[in-house]
Amino acid sequence: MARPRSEEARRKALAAAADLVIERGVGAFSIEEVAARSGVAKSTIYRHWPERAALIIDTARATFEHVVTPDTGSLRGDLAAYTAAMVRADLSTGRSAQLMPAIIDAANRDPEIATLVDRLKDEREQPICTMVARAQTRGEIPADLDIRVAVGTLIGPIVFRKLIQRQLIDQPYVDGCLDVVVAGLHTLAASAPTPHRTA
Amino acid sequence: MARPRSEEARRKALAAAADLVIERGVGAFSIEEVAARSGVAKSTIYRHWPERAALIIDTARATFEHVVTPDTGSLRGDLAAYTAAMVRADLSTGRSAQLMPAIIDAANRDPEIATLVDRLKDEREQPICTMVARAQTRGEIPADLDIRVAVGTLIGPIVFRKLIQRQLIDQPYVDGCLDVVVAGLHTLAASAPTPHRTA
Amino acid sequence: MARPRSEEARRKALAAAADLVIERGVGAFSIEEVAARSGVAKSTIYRHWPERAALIIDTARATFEHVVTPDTGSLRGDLAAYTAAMVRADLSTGRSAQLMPAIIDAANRDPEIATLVDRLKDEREQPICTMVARAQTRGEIPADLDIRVAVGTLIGPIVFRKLIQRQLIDQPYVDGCLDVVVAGLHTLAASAPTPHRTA
Amino acid sequence: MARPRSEEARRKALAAAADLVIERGVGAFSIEEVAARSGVAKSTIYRHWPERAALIIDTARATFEHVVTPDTGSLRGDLAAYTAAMVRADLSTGRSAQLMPAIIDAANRDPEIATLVDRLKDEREQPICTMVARAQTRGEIPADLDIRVAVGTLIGPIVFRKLIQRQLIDQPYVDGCLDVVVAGLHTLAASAPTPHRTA
DNA sequence: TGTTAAGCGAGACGGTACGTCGCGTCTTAAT
DNA sequence: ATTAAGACGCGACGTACCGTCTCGCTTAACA
Repeated sequence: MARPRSEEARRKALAAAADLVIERGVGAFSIEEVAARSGVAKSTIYRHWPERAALIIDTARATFEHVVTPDTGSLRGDLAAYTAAMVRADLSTGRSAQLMPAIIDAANRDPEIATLVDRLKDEREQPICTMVARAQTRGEIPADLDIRVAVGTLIGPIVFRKLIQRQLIDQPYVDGCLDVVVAGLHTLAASAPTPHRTA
Repeated sequence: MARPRSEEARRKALAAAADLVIERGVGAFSIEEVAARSGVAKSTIYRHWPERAALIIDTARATFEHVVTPDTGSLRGDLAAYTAAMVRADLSTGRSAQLMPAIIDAANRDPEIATLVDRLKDEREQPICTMVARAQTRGEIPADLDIRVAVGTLIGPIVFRKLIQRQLIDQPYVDGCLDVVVAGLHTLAASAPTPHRTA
Repeated sequence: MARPRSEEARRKALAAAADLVIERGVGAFSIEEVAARSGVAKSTIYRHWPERAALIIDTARATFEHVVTPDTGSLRGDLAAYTAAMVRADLSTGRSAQLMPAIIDAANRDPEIATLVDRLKDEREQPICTMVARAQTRGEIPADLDIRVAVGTLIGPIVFRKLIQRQLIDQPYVDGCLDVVVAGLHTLAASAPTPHRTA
Repeated sequence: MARPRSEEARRKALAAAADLVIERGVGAFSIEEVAARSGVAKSTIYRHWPERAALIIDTARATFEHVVTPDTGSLRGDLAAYTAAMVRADLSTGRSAQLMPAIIDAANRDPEIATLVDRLKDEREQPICTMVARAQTRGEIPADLDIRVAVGTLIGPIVFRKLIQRQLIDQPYVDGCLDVVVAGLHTLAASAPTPHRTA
């Protein structure tokens, strides 16, 4: 019955928030500044996002919007395509690399934010699960492989380097990690044959 | 001619800072609260640490104090001992898992802090480098292996799970990751023999 | 085609406003709260009263609705009846005593409100003027008495005690003040005979 | 042991507060504006005064600083001098006339402020009490006169005209009121002789 | 073995941002 | 056309910490 929330206000605030993060870092991120830049009143921002952290999260979410799930026929090929896209679209921009620590920090002390962060995490990891499942169907990797291990060994090294070590991610690094992990998975698959292969 | 800085003040402030993080999380961490709890005056804290982030870093540093560099004769054994100690002493307590994002966030916008964080990082990764070097000497893994890849694939999955995914680290997960990575490294070493082995 | 302004909305809003003032004081008075309590939409309230202060005034006006103009044959008698009614119906409830300062404060900075307040004031003082005029006709008090002085000395002490001193008004106080002022007026009438008396 | 509160900050804030009230009225009075004008930080203002109203009160208090207690030998003379000073120093400036309603409004809803206001009131009324006592000693007015009645009839008409009616106070009005009230008091003293006079 | 400069606790200071509240205006759907 | 509902821009509220700066007091190294 009342006026609907202004989509324009939301859009303008998010855009200003993203700009602000890029220009001056998460540390300089403040609702007041977002309000000043966007022309959206502070109270309106608080109507849309209950607190600072929620706006940061929504700002970050856009980063993961275009995650792909390639299907090249081989795990190595899928991963190469996936990581290439990830590096290109996401980590290499430096945006999520700056946003994520702040977000995780916020999640560590606010369960509600933690929920949102978990959702964000699932969105990002879903492609890996799909690729791993396909590889398992093809018998490339052990059918009983713990999916957590798959995700951890495949994404872990890359995310670790970017977010924790705060280093650039170059192609040799990514290739080297994939070489190691894919070789390991293949070796395990051969030595502990899956039902599919033993058939 | 002047009185030396009170080591007791430093100790009390650090202890109160650690307690505060454990009890109420990084979010509740503030110089004012540390001063109130420790009985050390705010001005004294600022005399010892130039700013908030520096105290957080020093609080975190204690966490990595007891990192070990085991020497069991095999890469797998070394890693098992190392990760066990890491899990036990550090990540499993939840302390560094909360501190690190805050620290990294600070480092992302303050180069001086970044320097401190890099030092922290090196301290933690040094054992891995040592273990990898020994394994290379033994011919267990490729001699030309990029050390960054070694560190990334070995620590990455664990740190990723703890800090980014904010999940508990259990032994099956650690074992699974080590299985994959060590198998990969061994396979690569076999298929692309090192100079040492081919000799 | 148009619906007339809802008299019910007006009534409900006024009632809620009065309740709110009585229960929680003028300080807690807000349009938002009146809207919430009355079920009348905020926009509707603004259609009936152009601003906060106007609603406060209307809320106060009800207080003076039943002011009487007694005619007992003597000034002392008239005043006794008048003040008794005033004390009973108005000041003793504590309502106007709380509303008036807020209203006057509003009037001090908004001329439009000042106009409304002046009207309110005139309504209240009219009976005094009537009673004084009758007393002058009877020769009880000086014919050339400044009406402002009459009003001031007669109402002033009572209003002063209630609004400025924020004290209860008891009968001895009222009687004492009337004794002094009426005695003074009679004395002046005797010593400086009015045209009426000298005739 | 700590640094003492800055008297300069207090002084500058009070001065800015007074200026603000005079220029734009109590309605436009805000801590933020006082901070901006005075150059004293908002947080410092809140260190000195717990809330808006407290600063308003202190701003008003200055108004009554120079209240006199004349001793001319007659009640009429004392009152003339006293009211002249009051009119000159206080009400005529328009400052307290604007401040008082706001203060009283604040007192109506905050007991702590009410206490401060009561103190303010006592300070202002003390001279009246002294003058009345002297007049009683001289036998000018009834020895058993209720002091509340004395204060009410003497100040009430003036304060009423200024604060409630929001009118200018001119000399004829003051004189007229004093004529009435002093005449009344003398008459009562004559008709109900004090012990002193009967001696 | 005083002296004295620094360390210390306490906390005031100028700031910035927080998240809340109320204002008065406005848009929307329903009646 | 009026209403209920509530979003909007605006601006002040009072709070929490930041990092800096006096204050007196205490204390260890030097003279």
